[in-house]
Amino acid sequence: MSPPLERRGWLLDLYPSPEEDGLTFWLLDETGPRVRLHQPFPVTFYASGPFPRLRELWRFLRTQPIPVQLARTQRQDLFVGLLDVLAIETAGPNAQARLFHTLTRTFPDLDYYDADLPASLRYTAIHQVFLLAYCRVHTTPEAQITTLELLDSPWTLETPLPPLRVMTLTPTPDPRHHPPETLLVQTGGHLITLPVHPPAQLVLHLHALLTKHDPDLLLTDGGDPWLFPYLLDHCQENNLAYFNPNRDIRCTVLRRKENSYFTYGQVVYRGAQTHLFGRWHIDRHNAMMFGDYGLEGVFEQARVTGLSVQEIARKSPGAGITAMQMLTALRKGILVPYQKQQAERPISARTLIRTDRGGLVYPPILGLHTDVAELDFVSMYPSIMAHFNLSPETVGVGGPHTETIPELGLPVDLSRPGLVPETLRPLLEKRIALKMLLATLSRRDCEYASLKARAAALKWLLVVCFGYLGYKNARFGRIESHEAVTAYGRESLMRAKEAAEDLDYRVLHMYVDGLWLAKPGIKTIPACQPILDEILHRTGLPIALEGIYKWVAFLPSRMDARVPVANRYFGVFQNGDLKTRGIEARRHDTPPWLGEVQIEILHHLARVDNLSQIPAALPAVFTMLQTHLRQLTTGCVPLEKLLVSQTLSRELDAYKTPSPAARAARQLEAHGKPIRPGQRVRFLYTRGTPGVYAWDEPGAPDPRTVDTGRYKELFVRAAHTILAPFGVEEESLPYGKKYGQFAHGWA
DNA sequence: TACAGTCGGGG
DNA sequence: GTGTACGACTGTA
Repeated sequence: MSPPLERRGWLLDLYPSPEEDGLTFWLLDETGPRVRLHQPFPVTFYASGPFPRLRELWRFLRTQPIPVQLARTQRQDLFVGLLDVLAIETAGPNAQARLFHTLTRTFPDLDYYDADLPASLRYTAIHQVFLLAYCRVHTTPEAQITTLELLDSPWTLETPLPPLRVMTLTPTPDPRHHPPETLLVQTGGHLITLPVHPPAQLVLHLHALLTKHDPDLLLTDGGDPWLFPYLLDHCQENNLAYFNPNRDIRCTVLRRKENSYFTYGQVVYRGAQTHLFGRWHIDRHNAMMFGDYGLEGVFEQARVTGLSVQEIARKSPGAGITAMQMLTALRKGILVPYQKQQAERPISARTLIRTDRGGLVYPPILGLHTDVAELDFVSMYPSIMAHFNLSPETVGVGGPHTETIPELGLPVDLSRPGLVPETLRPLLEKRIALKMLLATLSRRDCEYASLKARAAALKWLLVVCFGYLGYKNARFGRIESHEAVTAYGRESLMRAKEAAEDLDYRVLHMYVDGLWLAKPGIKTIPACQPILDEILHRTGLPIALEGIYKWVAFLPSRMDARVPVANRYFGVFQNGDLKTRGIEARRHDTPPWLGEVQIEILHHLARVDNLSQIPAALPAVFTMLQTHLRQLTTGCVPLEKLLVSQTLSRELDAYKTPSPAARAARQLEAHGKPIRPGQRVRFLYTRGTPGVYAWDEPGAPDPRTVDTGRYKELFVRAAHTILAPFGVEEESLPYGKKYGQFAHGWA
């Protein structure tokens, strides 16, 4: 009997075939089987440069063993228009990659286009079919795809996900801190505990489990840096060829090395990676931003970006939005440059100083306020790019239909849609639609968490897009378009402020895309509608009510109590939700004990209906604080709750003065556990020298060495941050000279 | 007091 | 696929 020639299901994986040069596909057939399919996939890339050099390239390519089809043609460059190029077509993605590698060495002076694109991206651009898409496929009896028809869209809100078989692999103890002893395997309702030693046994067991259960997804904790290196190195050293965790056993596992890199002003550590073929491996520890939006968010990003699941799970959203821009370019027939070559046009130093500013900040009016509404522009910068057609190729370009950018005085070409706005528009629309859908649901609805994760995943793609617009090494970036966005941002915020003042609001604070507006008696959502409508009318940008505060406190600088600091505040919304920014509880290096105390104080103060009830609430706060302090001095606070956790920003030898974190890292290094830049180090403050105790050192610390004096100081400081706006002096806090007293008449 | 090192921000 | 922000704040010398 011949196999069915038509199937329906979800596209799980897509990569260059290891043997014949084409693409391999894995389809999760809706009737159950996971099938491997293939399709020839010729790949074309382009070279441009001086005519004599292109001739030499032509002659060179004729001598190469890799067969190519060559053609002189013209293609559209985003910035310079039509370009004479040499089109080089190869039989498949493998040949293209090898040939391009040779050319970058032999003809490094030429410009290359469409030359380094992931196979999944090329396929999505041409055939619209994306990873995780539901589709119908027709094949030959040899499993070659004849047609692959999309029955899905990345922009629909309802996305039935494939019924994945997941195998979870959890080592204990945590491999980040200790060598694991056992591996907990969860699969198909089974729970199996495997000893990690000896490795030969573990390999044997896992091989059997993979064969029996055939999972689509291996979800690990530490699979990238620990489990797979442990298994694969053992197999390599002992020539155990039978173990292959791929579903496609023609392939060998793809391993990438660890690295530390700089992004968003800080060093990030990324461990080694292990990618599989035909099934996915996702390491929950190593997946970038995984904690923020989870698996659902990763799937959402795979569906819209054209990148594969394993890639997007480990990459930043920046890589995702870049991929989306490349998709747009490919579909519009615009060349995707291999290396960014667009030079920044010189602008005068004066213009630079005037325009090289970011968002507008209006310092807050210090202290406690009631009847305050917070309004935020929705995805402000991406909305601006879409609304004003700001794109690297439209900013600074004249034409029949232009608009002048505020502050910069540059024109924007409005006669054709820009590449970046075109990429962003469906993303913005989908995110807003998801948010509207979310607003109709309660948190307990079963789709709520999933929709929320997907909205967050889209949000991150939008957030990072702005950064890439001005990044000089980005493929589609140009600094003027970046400046145009912030200029429109400031202009829009100023218009919003004027609208608020015209409607008799008092502007308490403005921060880039948010406004805090006070008006006596403003208590309900409908009461805020006129100001929202007016701002939308005056700016053209969507703005939403973040919430109405019961009360909100803007905090002063610690250096000088008269000086307000932007974005350091806390408050409670009418529904009881807290919002905090800049205080200790928000910082990742604050010991959990201190953060929890701050939040507990806030919960006490959040219960009141109006400020006059605060004095009555304070005695309970003082009692609570005293209880916590007693727990500290009697050693009842678990040591984990006192841990400071800081990120190392450099190699240990590069420290001029050894910070507490660096001293803790030294201790770990001395025990053979070096910390790489970008990794976190956790430690306790202890008495005497060196003043810190690095967590994860062998053995347990002596609780008596904990520097309780230091923690007491930090405790009082954290409590005072919250209580100061309510008129409580530091001296009135437990063990202060005026303990229990507090000033009246502050309300 | 100077300066070196770390953090936040978006939800 | 990687913004070497920028300003507040803390700890050390």
